[in-house]
Amino acid sequence: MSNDERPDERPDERPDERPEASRAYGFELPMLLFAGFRSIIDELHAELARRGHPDLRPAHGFALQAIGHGGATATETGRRLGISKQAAGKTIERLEELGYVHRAGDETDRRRKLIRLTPRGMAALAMSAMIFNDIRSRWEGALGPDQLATLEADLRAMSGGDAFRLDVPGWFGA
Amino acid sequence: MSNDERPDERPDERPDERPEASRAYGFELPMLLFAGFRSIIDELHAELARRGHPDLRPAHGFALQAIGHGGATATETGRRLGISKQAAGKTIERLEELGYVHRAGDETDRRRKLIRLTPRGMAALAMSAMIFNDIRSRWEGALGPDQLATLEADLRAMSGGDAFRLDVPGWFGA
DNA sequence: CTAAGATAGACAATAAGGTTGTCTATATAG
DNA sequence: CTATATAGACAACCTTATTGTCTATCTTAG
Repeated sequence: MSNDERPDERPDERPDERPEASRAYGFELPMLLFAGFRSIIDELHAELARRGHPDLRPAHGFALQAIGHGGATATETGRRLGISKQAAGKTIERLEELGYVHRAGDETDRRRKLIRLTPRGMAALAMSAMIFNDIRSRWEGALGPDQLATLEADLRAMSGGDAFRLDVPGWFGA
Repeated sequence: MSNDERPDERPDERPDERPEASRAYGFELPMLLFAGFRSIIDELHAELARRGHPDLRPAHGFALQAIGHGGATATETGRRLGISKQAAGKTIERLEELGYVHRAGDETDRRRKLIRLTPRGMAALAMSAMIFNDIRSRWEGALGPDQLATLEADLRAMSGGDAFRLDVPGWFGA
């Protein structure tokens, strides 16, 4: 075999080996929030892969959102994502290779290069929106519409109306 | 000045520049979950920094949790974190430099090197648990005990009892 | 007991995604 | 017209992952 150990799909979580502090009470809340977030994003990308977008990674999704249907320059994209323009440039380069965006010069300001979504990019964004709605419907079915609305309202209250920040890439690496 | 542009504390979010798709309905749910998670982890680390642990990063916190009070080898730690043993080894090296863990040979199996928390490491873990409890209390005060319990129960239901997975590092990079 | 296989960890090369610093071209304000 | 600000290219570097390879040590089967 090539390597002697590759990380498993699921980490080792036998009860004996689970670290004790995991059972602390306050620690559960952030982990539950992250587990919910992750399960939704994982499901989104599994579904996107199934429907013709296997190369699209979560980071790419955020970048596409940041570019938006109106397009944006690398600098603007970086600002929206909370990363440097250079880092944004690299992500955009990758998205261009994958066929999700293309770059065109701006006639009115010849310094700028406007990034625009290709039809494939727009399709991926539209597909993502549909999948997100489907996932939310599943949650609605499981919890009930009122309960889910309450959950969202509670989270909205605790995050100070800041939920739409796209500066997720780089947050963990900060 | 050194560089012409460094990412701002807060990304640019003027209404005009906010991408349209951000307003899609289903997209809000994962963003709310992430916003909650992030706000808690950010607050934890701000507080840890204030109380003598300014070098401890979120990734380190997960690694300390994975090592636990019982200690672990690099391979076990990697398994728990869902990363390769080599990657775990590097994180452990960093934690050793920072004084949170130390390594000792295992007499009964001379291949193994057991990683153990130093007193400083245990203190950081205990302090984290207290801070998490404080943060949860604040949520409890804002939402009410029943409402928060319901929120947690809902998230527990939606994440299939898997909230205590520590394999958060590397998730976004996957 | 010994040979075969599995496991722990060290080391090296590579990749992705960030960072800062520097440079040029172009706009814009005084 | 000149000074200053901005957009983007390029380079060097850091962190945190990856895979592959190697050695030392345990474990198990014959």
